[in-house]
Amino acid sequence: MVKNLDRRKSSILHAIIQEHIITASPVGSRTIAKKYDLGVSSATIRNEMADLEELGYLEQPHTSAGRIPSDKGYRYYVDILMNNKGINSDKLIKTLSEITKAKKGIHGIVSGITNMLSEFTKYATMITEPEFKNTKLSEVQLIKVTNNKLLLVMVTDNGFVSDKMINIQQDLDKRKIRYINNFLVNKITDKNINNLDKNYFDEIEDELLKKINLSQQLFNIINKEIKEIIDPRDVNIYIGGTSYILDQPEFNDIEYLKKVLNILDHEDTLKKLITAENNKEIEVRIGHENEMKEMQRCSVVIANYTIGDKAVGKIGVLGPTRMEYPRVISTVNIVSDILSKIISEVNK
Amino acid sequence: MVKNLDRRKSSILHAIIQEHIITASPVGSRTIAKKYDLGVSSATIRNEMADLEELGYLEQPHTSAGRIPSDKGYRYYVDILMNNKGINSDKLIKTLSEITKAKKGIHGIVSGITNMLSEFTKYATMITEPEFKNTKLSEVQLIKVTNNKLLLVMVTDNGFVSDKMINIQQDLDKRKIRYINNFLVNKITDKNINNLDKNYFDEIEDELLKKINLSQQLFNIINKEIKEIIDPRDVNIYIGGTSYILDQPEFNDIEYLKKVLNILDHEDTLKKLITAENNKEIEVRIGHENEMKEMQRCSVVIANYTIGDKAVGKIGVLGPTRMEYPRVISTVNIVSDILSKIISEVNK
DNA sequence: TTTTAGCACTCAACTAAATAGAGTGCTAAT
DNA sequence: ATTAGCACTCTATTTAGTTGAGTGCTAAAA
Repeated sequence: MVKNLDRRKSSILHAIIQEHIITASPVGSRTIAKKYDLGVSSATIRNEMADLEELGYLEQPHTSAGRIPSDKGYRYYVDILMNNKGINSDKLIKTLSEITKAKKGIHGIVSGITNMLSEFTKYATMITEPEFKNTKLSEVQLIKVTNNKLLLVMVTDNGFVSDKMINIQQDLDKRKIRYINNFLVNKITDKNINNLDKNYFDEIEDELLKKINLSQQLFNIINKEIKEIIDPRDVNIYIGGTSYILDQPEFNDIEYLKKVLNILDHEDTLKKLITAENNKEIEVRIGHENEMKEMQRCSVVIANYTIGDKAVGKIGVLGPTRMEYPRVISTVNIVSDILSKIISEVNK
Repeated sequence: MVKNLDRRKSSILHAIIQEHIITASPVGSRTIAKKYDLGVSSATIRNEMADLEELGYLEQPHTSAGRIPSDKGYRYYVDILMNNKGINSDKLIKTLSEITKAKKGIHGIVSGITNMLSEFTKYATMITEPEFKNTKLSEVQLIKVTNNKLLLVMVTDNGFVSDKMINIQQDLDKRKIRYINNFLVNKITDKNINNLDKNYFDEIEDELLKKINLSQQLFNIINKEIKEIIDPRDVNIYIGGTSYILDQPEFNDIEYLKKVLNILDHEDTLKKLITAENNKEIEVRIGHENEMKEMQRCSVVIANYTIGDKAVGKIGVLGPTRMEYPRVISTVNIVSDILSKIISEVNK
């Protein structure tokens, strides 16, 4: 799809992008000639820059300014040019393990890592709470809270807990509750959650309704709540480092800044922002590649983190299109790896 | 402490503050004379304004500008001048009850109300998750997760759930766990949480250690986790409406905006910001009354919400000192009342 | 054919000066 | 005690002028 540029054009584009990422200003031919030892004069570079502009890799804010990379230019940089040699990960790994030790429970871990990621990248970051695909339920407990409330607690084999309060109309005595509880334990623990699909629930339902005098309505509620835990519609999302956005000169425009912050303020738009394919390890969305038009001057780096082979959550970093891609991408890679390990192994 | 101003000075100060809250600009004598029917000429108002400045209620950005209220001026306004007739609360109450119905669990309710409060006030808002003072534990369940992990689930009589994963070195069989569980149920449920103090735990400890062969270390861990649930060191805090901050012209200064957002970005500073006395129903902190110097161009309205007579959480609204105090205060009052009811009565 | 030196041209950004206008403070009359 | 009137102050806005980074083109050199 993307036609490769010849060697010299590549070098020049590379130099311009690197320079622009540092200075945040349009880059001129003389700067490149002086700072980057390409063995050609500024005039030659000038001609090449005109070509690169015509090909769509560069843009010119106005006639007498230097060039800035276009989204296409950044895309070429990310796909082909940049050297992805990564960062020194020692400190990152150390900090991560400290967080894991200090925090208990999924909330603390995920929000701690979100903040840490933003401190390392100096951009705004977001991480969704994991869904528990590819785990097994190791415990199910139905606790009577009051006459019309049951608490359903489910523990996954990787050590996380989910609970739901269930409103019931029908009063159930403790014995019956214990019976249902045991029934559920038999049916749904120690099985991969992915296999607990609709068909399986239908089977359970039939059996349970036959065996005890449990109203259809009650079963539906319990059923629904279990499914909700296993496959939540509404996943929490954590965000950190919002104020780093203001360090970037492209957000000095208050009106624009407001649009961006407004998106970060609302869970629904935020989730839409870091929607990504589950099967890709890492996804970089540059400028107009973002669906939301308010985000089209931003880039987002999104990674999945996993349990086994299933993506269970997303890690995202948001910055201007002039983002330090190599640093961000390798940081996100490391964090998603480690987070995958943490949530997979909490219990092992 | 605050000496009362005479009637005319009061009216003029009142008019200036109201005008300034609307326009966000320095207010001149002629504007007041024209817009507010005080029955005196601009020259008289001018003289009074000079007096009010000398008394510290007004400030002049520069010689040829109008006046703006000082923190002292706002304080006088909040304590004495403003009419606290409140807002039309119908819509607010309706929205609140919708949130309560739609959301289950404390996270959803508190974060939903935080967002709603910011939408109503158009300022940034924050609400802490409730601590469970003045409730009783209605259920305690110790669930074996693995050989070295127990899950402790506690349900309060107002229907909220807290859980902690406990790492244990000693392997416990199910019977022993059930024994400890029953023991705990007997000892700590159905008692007001406030009475479960250190002495009481010492008693329990003695008894439990005597009766079963439970290592001191294990008891300490369980003990600690129970205390942590009852009196958490680390309370979650929710924040909403950050982007509304940008609507206020006083935050057009990017450097200042960054300082403020930075405070909102970090849980520790955020909590410090809405620290307030537990016994006051509502607290308004104007400008320099805020401890953090980055906040001294802001005002914060803080209310406690309660279970019974105990403050269990805080509601805060953050805006510029030029905040619409009457509207914010009455909104916060209503929300804290309702939130108190919601968390007290979830289960009744 | 490719590269480069040289130069006229462009245009945003900055600077300085001029102008407008909102508002004050004081004085003298009411 | 109040107010009309006016000189004075100071910011904000406008306008004109200047600077300088950077381009694109041309013609010579490699």
